[in-house]
Amino acid sequence: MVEKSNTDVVERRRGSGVKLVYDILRDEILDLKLAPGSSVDEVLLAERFQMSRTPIREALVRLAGEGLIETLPNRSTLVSNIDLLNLNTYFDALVLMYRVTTRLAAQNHRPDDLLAIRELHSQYAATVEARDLRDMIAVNAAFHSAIAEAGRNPYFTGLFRRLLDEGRRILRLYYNSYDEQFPQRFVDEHAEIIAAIEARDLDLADHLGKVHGEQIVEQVQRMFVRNQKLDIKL
Amino acid sequence: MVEKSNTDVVERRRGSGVKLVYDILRDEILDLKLAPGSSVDEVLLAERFQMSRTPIREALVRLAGEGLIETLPNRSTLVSNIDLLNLNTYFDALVLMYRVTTRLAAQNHRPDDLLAIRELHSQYAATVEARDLRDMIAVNAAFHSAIAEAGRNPYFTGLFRRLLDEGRRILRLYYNSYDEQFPQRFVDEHAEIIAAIEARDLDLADHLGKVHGEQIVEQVQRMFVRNQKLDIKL
DNA sequence: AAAATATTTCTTGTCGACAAGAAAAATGCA
DNA sequence: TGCATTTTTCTTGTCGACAAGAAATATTTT
Repeated sequence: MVEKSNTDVVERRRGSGVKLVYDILRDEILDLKLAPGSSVDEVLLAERFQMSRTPIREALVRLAGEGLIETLPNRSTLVSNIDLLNLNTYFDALVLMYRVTTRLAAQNHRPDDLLAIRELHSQYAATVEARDLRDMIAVNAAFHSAIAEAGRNPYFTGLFRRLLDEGRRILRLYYNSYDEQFPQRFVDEHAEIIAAIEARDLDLADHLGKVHGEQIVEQVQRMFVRNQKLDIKL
Repeated sequence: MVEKSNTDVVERRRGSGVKLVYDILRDEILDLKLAPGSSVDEVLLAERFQMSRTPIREALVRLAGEGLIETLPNRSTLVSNIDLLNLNTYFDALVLMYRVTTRLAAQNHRPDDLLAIRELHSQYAATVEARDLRDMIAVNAAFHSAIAEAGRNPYFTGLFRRLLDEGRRILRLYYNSYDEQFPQRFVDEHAEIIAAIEARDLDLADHLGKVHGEQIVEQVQRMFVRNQKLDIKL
């Protein structure tokens, strides 16, 4: 499982425990530190985080609400599996949300938003430079999440966040083979998107969002097929 | 508050309590039986449902996850307010989801789906006939939810469900004055939508979904303005 | 030895009690 | 009386313990 110091926190403020556990488990799930299908034991977590099962349970209920874990009644709770059979529905939703959020960002962004977006853009470039895959994926999600935020539609932002989260798992799953050309291309596309948003060119932003999304989809599909072939060989 | 027999259930199967409380509270919130902003007391609920606070709390955490209630740390939990200032973002999302789900239903539906949709369609017609406002709103949401289901994209279905839920509250809020022409028109539009889905005419389904959505939006906006004026007079 | 049955184990679900934090009420002080 | 301070009250947050359900193991029976 996960080898960690067994005392993540010692002294805590009332009410903060749930958020702590929720945040850590969520990250571990999305980074595949907790494998899909692996079991999540309340008692073990209670020991690890030095608290009773009650706040642990609350964190798990929230994670279940977002579909990151699944509860088998009276038996066990598992990290949700990645649904590879229905990737196409995932891609449909992802591309549409790329379009919509980028378009709305071009329409509704304010000066501060661009600052935050640019900051994450350069962070992303840095992770590409450092060839740090895990951070690259996480920061990329944060970058697009910031764009969605600038679009100021909480309904779209909420769905998009979930999709980006799931994307973190999918990308980690298939990104064993580090592809040289892929990340740098994305840095450039990100720059174009920022420019379109700043220029308040709705249609261009929409279009670039679409292209960017389809780019990623195609990339993942290629990796998917490649891995499929490897699986068959085994 | 709500006057109800204080013993909703007596003998229960382990694990079923949370779902029971969740379902009942959710319905009461969406039907405005629980007013936005009103407080939700864990102890009172525990007494009402004859169980300890633990399962009550779990139900509340889930409701909070869907934004139906809000928790003020260490103080109280309230039924979420309806955000009338940002109705336009709500409408944006709603119309887009009307389009997308109807289009996908035309593309992906199976025979059984049409059965379910038709059943809800006639149920809706019946509620219009009976002039039962509360049921009309709830069944209308169920009808469109079934269409989304037939589209087989859980990401879109999930968001659309939330939007339809929120719509139940908004409609109940403004639908004091029962408007004759409105519901019958919707029955007809529903029939057209079903036909487009069955014919697998994606573009027509998309278009009808859009028109239908905009129809509702316009209606609500009219009611909104009317009520605004009334408010000013008071 | 195989199948049916009983027992144990393991994990979740529920409970009642207590602690902490914040607001409301009461008290003291000018 | 008006304001600051203390006390009380009220609700949520956390805990440890126990019960229930299901799977795994052991036992019995044929």
